[in-house]
Amino acid sequence: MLTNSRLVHQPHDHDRCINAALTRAKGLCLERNAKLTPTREAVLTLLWQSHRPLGAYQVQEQLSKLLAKNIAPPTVYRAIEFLLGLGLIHRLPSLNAYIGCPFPSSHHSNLFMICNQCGSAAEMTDAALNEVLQTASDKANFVLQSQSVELFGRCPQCTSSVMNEEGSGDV
Amino acid sequence: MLTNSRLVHQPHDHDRCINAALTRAKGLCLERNAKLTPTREAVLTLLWQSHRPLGAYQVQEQLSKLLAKNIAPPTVYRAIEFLLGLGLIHRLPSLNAYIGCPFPSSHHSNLFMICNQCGSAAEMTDAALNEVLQTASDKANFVLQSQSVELFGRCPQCTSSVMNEEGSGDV
DNA sequence: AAAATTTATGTTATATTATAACATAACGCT
DNA sequence: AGCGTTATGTTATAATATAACATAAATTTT
Repeated sequence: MLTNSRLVHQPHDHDRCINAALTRAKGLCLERNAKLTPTREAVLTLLWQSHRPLGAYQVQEQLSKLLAKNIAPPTVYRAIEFLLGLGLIHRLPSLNAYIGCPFPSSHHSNLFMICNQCGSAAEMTDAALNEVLQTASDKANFVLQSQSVELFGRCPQCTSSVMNEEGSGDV
Repeated sequence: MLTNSRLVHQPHDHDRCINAALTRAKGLCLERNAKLTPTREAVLTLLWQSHRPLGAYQVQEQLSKLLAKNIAPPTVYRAIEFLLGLGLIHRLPSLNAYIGCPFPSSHHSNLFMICNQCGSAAEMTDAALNEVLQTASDKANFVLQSQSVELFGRCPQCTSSVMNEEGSGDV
């Protein structure tokens, strides 16, 4: 079982997350003979600014600021497409948002735990989950090719703050 | 384990599906003291026309035809919202589409098997899946509130036709 | 190194999905 | 019948995503 949930749900040196992600990305690109252009690298970095998924237009806004010029949507979506293709980021369909993948190239099928309060999203791979899904598919004679598993609820941090503040509303 | 996968993936008397869905809907509305107005009933029926999810604008188009007058998006989205609220339909986030629920009021957390070729979507509940997801959440101290599980692949029907035609492409 | 080819980005326009805000109509109650 | 509530109509627009074509940058070929 692979997960970044400890990191996501606890204070930590986030620069290390970002640096590690960039290092992995560079390695993977080298390996696959893909080019991590400045635009693509910038988008990846933006998607790693926090453990919260970002919408394409949030990326656009921040990218425009970063590069000090107006970036149009296609540029953002192209970078996203490239990064998705390499497995460096994921799309969270229920949020229309994108987030950096903490273990690309691990050839995993993943699960996200998305906090309804703070918006953080932790990724996890789980062999038991894959088994269950495979079994269910088999039962129905369904040839499983890919999957999207999103869990919604409260992350540990928000759960403890709710205990104190009581009754604070979800996003 | 509750599922409609047999029905979805095999020829069947679909009118029975539609009628059953309407009957269930009426019963549920009675029970909950909710009103299944003509518009709402029409939208539900449209979402039951096949075992394929429909986008809101597909519904709009068909509803406009059905009622022989132009229906604006808000009307459709309101009906959808109402039906979602009662659990009579589901939203498939990765498709931005909606589909009738074969077992509303069963208080289930569901899984969809979506065929990449024909677009059909079968629903299934699976206690083992829920356990695994609960366990994973617990491990991360994540308070699970809801979930979205979408599987993509080939339905049995499309799998057998592929065997014959060979190499036909996915949607 | 110049030409040719491929790959990436820029630019403009538009498609698709969804909601806000306010107006009108239908319903349910007393 | 009058009143409040609920549902629908209407117009406009927000938010997400892609098509189509132009330019530029990098890579390969000659």
